[in-house]
Amino acid sequence: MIATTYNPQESEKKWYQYWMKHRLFHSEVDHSREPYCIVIPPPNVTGVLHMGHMLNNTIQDVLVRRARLLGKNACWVPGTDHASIATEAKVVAKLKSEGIEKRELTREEFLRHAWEWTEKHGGLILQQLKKLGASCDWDRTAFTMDPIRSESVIRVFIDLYQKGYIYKGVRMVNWDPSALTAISDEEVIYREEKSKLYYLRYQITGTSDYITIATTRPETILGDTAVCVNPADERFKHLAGKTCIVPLIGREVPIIRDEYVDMDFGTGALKITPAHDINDYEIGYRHHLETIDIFNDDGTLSEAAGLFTGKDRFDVRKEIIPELEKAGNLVKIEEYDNKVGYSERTHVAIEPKLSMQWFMRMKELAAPALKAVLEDEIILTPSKYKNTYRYWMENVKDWCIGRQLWWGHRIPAWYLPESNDYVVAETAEKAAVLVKEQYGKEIPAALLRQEEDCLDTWFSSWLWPISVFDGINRPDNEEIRYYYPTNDLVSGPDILFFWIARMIMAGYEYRRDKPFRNVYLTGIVRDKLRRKMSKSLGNSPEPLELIEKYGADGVRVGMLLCSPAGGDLLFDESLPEQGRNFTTKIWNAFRLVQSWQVADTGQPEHTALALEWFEHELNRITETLNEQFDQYRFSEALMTIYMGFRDEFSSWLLELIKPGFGQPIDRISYEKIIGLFERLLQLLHPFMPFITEEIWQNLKERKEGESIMVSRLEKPGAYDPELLRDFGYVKEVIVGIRNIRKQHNIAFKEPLELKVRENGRFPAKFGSILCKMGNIGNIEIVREPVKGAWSFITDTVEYFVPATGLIDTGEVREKLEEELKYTRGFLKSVSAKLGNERFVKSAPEQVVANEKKKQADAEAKIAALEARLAELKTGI
RNA sequence: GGGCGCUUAGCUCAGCUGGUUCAGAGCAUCUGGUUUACACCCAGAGGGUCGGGGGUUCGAAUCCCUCAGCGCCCACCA
Repeated sequence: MIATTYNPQESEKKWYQYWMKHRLFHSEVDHSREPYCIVIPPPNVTGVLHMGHMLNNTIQDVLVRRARLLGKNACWVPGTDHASIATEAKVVAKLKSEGIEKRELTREEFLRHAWEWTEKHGGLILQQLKKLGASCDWDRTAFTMDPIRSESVIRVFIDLYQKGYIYKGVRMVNWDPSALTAISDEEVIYREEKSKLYYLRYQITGTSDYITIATTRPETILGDTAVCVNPADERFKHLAGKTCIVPLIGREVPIIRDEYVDMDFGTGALKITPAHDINDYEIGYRHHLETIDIFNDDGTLSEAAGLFTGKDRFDVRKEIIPELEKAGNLVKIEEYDNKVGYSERTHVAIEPKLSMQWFMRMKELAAPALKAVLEDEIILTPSKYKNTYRYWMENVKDWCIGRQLWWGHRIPAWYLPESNDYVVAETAEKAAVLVKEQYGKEIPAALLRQEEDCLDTWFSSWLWPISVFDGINRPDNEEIRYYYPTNDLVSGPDILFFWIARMIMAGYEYRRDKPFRNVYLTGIVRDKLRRKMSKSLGNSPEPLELIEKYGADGVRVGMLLCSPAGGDLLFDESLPEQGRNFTTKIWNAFRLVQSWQVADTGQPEHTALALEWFEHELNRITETLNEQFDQYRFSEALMTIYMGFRDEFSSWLLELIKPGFGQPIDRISYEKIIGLFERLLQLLHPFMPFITEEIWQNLKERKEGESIMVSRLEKPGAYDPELLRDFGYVKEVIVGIRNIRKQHNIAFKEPLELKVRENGRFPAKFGSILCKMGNIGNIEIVREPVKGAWSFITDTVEYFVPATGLIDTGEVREKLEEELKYTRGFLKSVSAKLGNERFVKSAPEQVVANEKKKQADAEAKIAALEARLAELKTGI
């Protein structure tokens, strides 16, 4: 006996194993079939699944499974990212908890710990994806730091260096004082904050005069090397060429003039700290100012600060104020909102810092990548991102690719002993050869020092669509030629610049072609209050617990039900619950069909008709679904099949053909219904892989190794709109009958007589359907109104049910009058339109013809209604 | 400060290049219901002056302007 409710846990385990056993996710080059490929946005190797991943990967799986059903050679490549800074931070923290400081370790020792950590926690997220039903080709699992990907990264670095794109230079960079590394501009997140604006006065040298400046960072005065005013500012004309004294440390600094200074802000005077602010740095550069770096790498004050050495920058900010006040330099403090940059990874405030870093020139690489998107060679969905992308690409800045980290790809640059001269090469040996060529020096490989810095994580992920097929190291291999360019990329918009834009650049640089045709950018998963889901807020459900509770199919449906194209997804548990309910619904439909006895009896008329109707209906549904998929409207596509299954298939078709009590169903209908059910399951499968497989396997005899996953989804046939419309009309009549039953408390069990006052609009063809669904014993066509009957009108056709109780003509009349009023209004507006010469003249012919038809219809309807009302008045 | 987008039923959203009285769907709500698949269900119902104002047009949820509110991205104003 089949269980009353579907058991997702058991089914999911069973079928996932089955798919794996028969290698149904696996794809190989096969020129007889069209490839369909998605590369996964590689999650952090030590990460755990969160709701964002759930959404993202559900969408990818839907796409891949659909492509598979359409007969394409579908390949979804999974993998993980080493996540340089994030993983290193985790390892450092873990070591710290064991009493080990990173700086006590050698690079090799630290990397051993990091690999250990990676092997222990790594790939867990991929296991979690399996629970979701992800049909990745696991044989292809890649890692950004495995040998192939590492080799690719080094090769690309060297290549770009040789092409002149990569250079080393001293620049103001974003320094993360917690991770102790530079980070790229994209990794800085600015947040609006309530802070304070401190007004400080600097004594003019040799006078008792002062110049007052305003700053949000009073601790940086220790690094001041000038005060700057606008040259046009009359207020400071008299100070030209003078110097002033930096409070507390007593340094004498010049008062300089630069157009940069905004006369209207603060006091119009700006203190200049070239080492700790990008603008100050530029001003300092123009005016040849001294640069005093008052911070250590970890954000504490350095020897150079002169005061507070060793104390944290934020402590100093607090402590310096009383000092300044005591010294008489504090003028006032104002409340002030400003933006502070934070490290995306470690969440500490970024310190602008001058340092020697590796950069990559982006302008040339960006050009073809920009063009591809502007010319729709690559389509971004939603398209609003096209603008964002364009703006970023047109203003792209050089990429700081070096990181002062150990966990990552070590930059293959080799320094000559005791020198800043270097060469770039894969190995020390090759480097030694280059050293000889370039510097004319014979230096043993062992004496060359490799660069300590490693590369930004994104420097490996930007190659992902190529490197997963080893297309960097072996550009001519069959796989890259077959699978590249990939088809769809599904990702969050937060990494549009980090990753997507750069992949496009790498694609054109290394394959002369786009990495993917379509980019679908998902929304962000939020809670009902629109707050981003996060651990710290505690508002994020545990994905695996959701799967446990509602089943993977239920959760997948829940994720997609409310994710409008690219919009944010407001998640709450009622969604997977709705998904779970839907699985139960499907399950029960299966149970019903399964319970039928089959016999070689004749096919009842209404059954044949119903099946014919549904076939057309299903074709219509399929067509709609295809259109929605083409536009990446997953929510709507799911809704289409959801309603198709629940309303049309379950509530109408199954109810219609359901054999009576203890009766068998005829074989022809049964087989037909099984076929239709199968088609529905195929359409549902991308969304709900497990339950559809479970039922598909049990619907018919299947051979070992067969699967709905690789069954062929046939192209839908045409449908007859007239047939669908007529059937829709019949449904309305049935609703009318149901209403009569409800109003008069007549149980469905009691058969009714129906009389139709035919006026040429009644689709008599469907009489048997009416009888079945309305439990109508007999339909009689009449010409005159029926006395002593309840009645209703559906599109001018009047229906009568002989009354078994009181007839409330008042109510009937009320309804008729209401309809009459509405129709008259309708006619009025239509006639007004047609009476308007300008309308008739300027509207398209089609529209006018349409209006005329509406007018005629309305007139006919009004006549019918009026006639009927007149009859009622005379008591008929 | 610049750019982009949004505002339609209690909630989340569809409504494409103006044209059925066009105002829609799902969820939620309400009312019925032990019909032999399903209460994780079935059958019905109510609910919106399409953010405000102005304009273009024969005709505007749809196009234009403006105001208000919200969101996102970018930007070095201390």
